[in-house]
Amino acid sequence: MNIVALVDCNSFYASCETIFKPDLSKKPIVVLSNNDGCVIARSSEAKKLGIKMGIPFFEIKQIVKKYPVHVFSSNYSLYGNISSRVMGVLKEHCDRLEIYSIDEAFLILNKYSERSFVSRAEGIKKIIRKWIGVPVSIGIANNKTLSKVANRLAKKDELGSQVVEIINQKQIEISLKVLGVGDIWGIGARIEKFLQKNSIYTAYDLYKADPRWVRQHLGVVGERTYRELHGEICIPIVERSEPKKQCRVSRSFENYVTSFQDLEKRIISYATRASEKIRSDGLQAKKITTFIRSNKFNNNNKQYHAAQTYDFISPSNDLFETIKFAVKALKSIYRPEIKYKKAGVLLSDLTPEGEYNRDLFFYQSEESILKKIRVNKVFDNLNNRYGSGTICVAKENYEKFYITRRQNLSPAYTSNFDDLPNVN
DNA sequence: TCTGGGGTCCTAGGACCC
DNA sequence: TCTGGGGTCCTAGGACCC
Repeated sequence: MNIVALVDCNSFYASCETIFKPDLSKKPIVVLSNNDGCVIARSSEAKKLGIKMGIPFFEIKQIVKKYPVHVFSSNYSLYGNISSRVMGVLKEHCDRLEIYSIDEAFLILNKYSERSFVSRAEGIKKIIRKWIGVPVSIGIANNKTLSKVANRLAKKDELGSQVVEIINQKQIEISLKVLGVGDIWGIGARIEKFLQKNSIYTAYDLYKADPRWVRQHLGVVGERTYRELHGEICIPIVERSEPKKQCRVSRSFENYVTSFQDLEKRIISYATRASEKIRSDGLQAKKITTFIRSNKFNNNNKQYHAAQTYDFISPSNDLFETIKFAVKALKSIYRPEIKYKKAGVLLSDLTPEGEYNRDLFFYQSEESILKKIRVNKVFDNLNNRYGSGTICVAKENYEKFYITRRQNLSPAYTSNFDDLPNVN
């Protein structure tokens, strides 16, 4: 039997912000999404002030004014950097590791050890705290879903060790009784509502439900969750992540956009970023989609949401071809009377670079293909070396359209020499 | 006045084939 | 007047996750 430990960093983004500003620890901190729109991370002190996850920032401005809440724009290069340090430590302390998200990983622990799982987990926790400065919670169980349950309880144990093990049936049942059904991994808001309508409120209620009823109403996905609650292993640990299948770059705008030219600049910008991303992953796309939409929160304006997908002639990650198709798609869905609030470019059906059939009717000489590849390389090298946006397509205007509002950005402590913290 | 971004998987239904 | 049965593949939309 497997033992799965789920390690989850507490309030990850907020914790990252305090590493280089230790005077902020134990203070209420929030981190905002792009455009400084929503709250996407809160320190536990901020949670206690009643600041909810995902809430629009403007709705908590009063609280921020009243209490000394420290506000940060999201600093993804910092968080990514801290994350890889954490994962590096975890890798040294388990048999197998699945990096599940920027702040979470599933560990398979070797069963044969003199120390208990709990004491090993406590050791891991201490090291991460000391070496990197991030607090973590650890849940230990027989499968992923139950390790998520254990982790949930560990998170609540703020004054204790924040390591929780649920292995035997009694521990499992007690744990499920104190969690709401919506707290279960895989049960989202929609299904939670449906279950509550059917008198299933706690995780334990679902655990006790009729398996046929679960299969019938929640489908195979729900059935897997149900079985995992009962200790079966249905969701495997995936060590080496599969290559990505799609890559999306999209942004909400700070103001309404109506003109085609303005929209086009943004689409070129997103297409550029998306093609850069798949080139750096060694992938190419078969399809490209451009989408645009009005403000879904404002019903006073006319609602409009449209997308257009094209197939590349042959799979591509070429900058100029990507831009060409993205703009072509934009032209086909653009309507001048709409106030747009968000747009994006999606590259999908990704395959490893170089894997394709030549198109019978679209002949390109070897020479011209190689030339395109060289141009893309130069483009990427310049931007990698001197910073994103150093070179861009003339129509794009990088500064203005890719960067969104980030008024409270912390320094790039770990990725820019000029921002290195000083020690006095 | 102000509401993120980027992924995955599953299913139902349509198009098409023999 | 009466019009089959059984597949596959693709896509859009819905649900979920962090």
